[in-house]
Amino acid sequence: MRIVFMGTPEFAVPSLEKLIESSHEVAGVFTQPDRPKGRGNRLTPSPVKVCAQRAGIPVFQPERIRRDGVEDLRSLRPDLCVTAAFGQILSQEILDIPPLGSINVHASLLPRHRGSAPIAHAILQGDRTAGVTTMMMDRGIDTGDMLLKAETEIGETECCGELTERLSRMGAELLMETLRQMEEGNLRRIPQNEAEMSYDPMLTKEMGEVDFRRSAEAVRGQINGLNPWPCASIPWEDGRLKLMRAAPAEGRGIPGEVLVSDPKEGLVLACGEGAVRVLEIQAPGGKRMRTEDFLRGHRIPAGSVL
RNA sequence: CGCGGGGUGGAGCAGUUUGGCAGCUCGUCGGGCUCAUAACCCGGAGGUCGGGGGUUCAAGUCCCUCCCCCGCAA
Repeated sequence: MRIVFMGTPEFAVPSLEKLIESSHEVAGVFTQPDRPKGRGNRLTPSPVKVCAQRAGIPVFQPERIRRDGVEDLRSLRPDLCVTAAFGQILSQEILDIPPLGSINVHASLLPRHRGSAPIAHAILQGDRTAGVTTMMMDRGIDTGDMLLKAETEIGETECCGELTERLSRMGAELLMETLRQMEEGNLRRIPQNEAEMSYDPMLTKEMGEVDFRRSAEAVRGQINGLNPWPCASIPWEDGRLKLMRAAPAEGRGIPGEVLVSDPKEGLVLACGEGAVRVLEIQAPGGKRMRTEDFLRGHRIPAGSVL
């Protein structure tokens, strides 16, 4: 098939790579425009752009594809469009261009976790499993008919970054299987059950503010689910202490109480219900490190309240 | 030239304000204690203080410059 790919971040790269390796023809790639990024505000191409250029595939970066990408897309004459975390909403006009429609690789077990941050929200909400779903795109946001799914367990200390990486590879495999079945003509479309759907908001920095009055389960989800961005954090000495990874722990105390703080025994903090063990931490100006290492150079007295 | 923090034995940090013997919590090596230990006691090794240049009797500390890391903002 002649395919146009649309995607932007790392998550989309494995899917694009699989398409490139496959017998399909990748006629073009749409991705977000280069954005100023990092220190010095350097203009940075998206991971998908880098991948496409390396493969010699034409790249299109309209500010809004609905407005100024339509003719480029039409001229590529795709049989099918494939999207993965593209970051722009497709209009009906665009969806009508490929005769076989548009397939999206979404990083959740739909209909749960629609929206742009499904993986983080799965961890945030304490889900035991996460997954990827391939679906036919329609006018709504992640509302189209589902095609295939793959599921995986969420580790109790797994962070969003790690899960994203795993799901991106699973998504690429699932995409290839979806295309295979599509060509064979035995792909079933499964409508989403609207009663079970959830739509999750984009992540913001405010979500990183830790409230130890919440349950240990919720705090742990917040710490792991918001890593690597925006990260859970608490005020600490002229800055913020980022809590990057957490595990369940025994113990109880007043919310925020330091139950254990020792270079050998680690750091355990009391929550509204239960406690969490903090495994990775980042001080202002410092690198991320194991909490045990952090405690060799910083004093957090046991019994104090954060 | 977007704003700011940082680089000190193997790890994590203090010391820089006010130049004057290289320090802390660990790790590591050797010995001791113990039924035993990530415990405790005794002793030791290990540092071009990110690189280069300058000021000074004397620089981790002050000045210039380069490199690298991190956060914010986008």
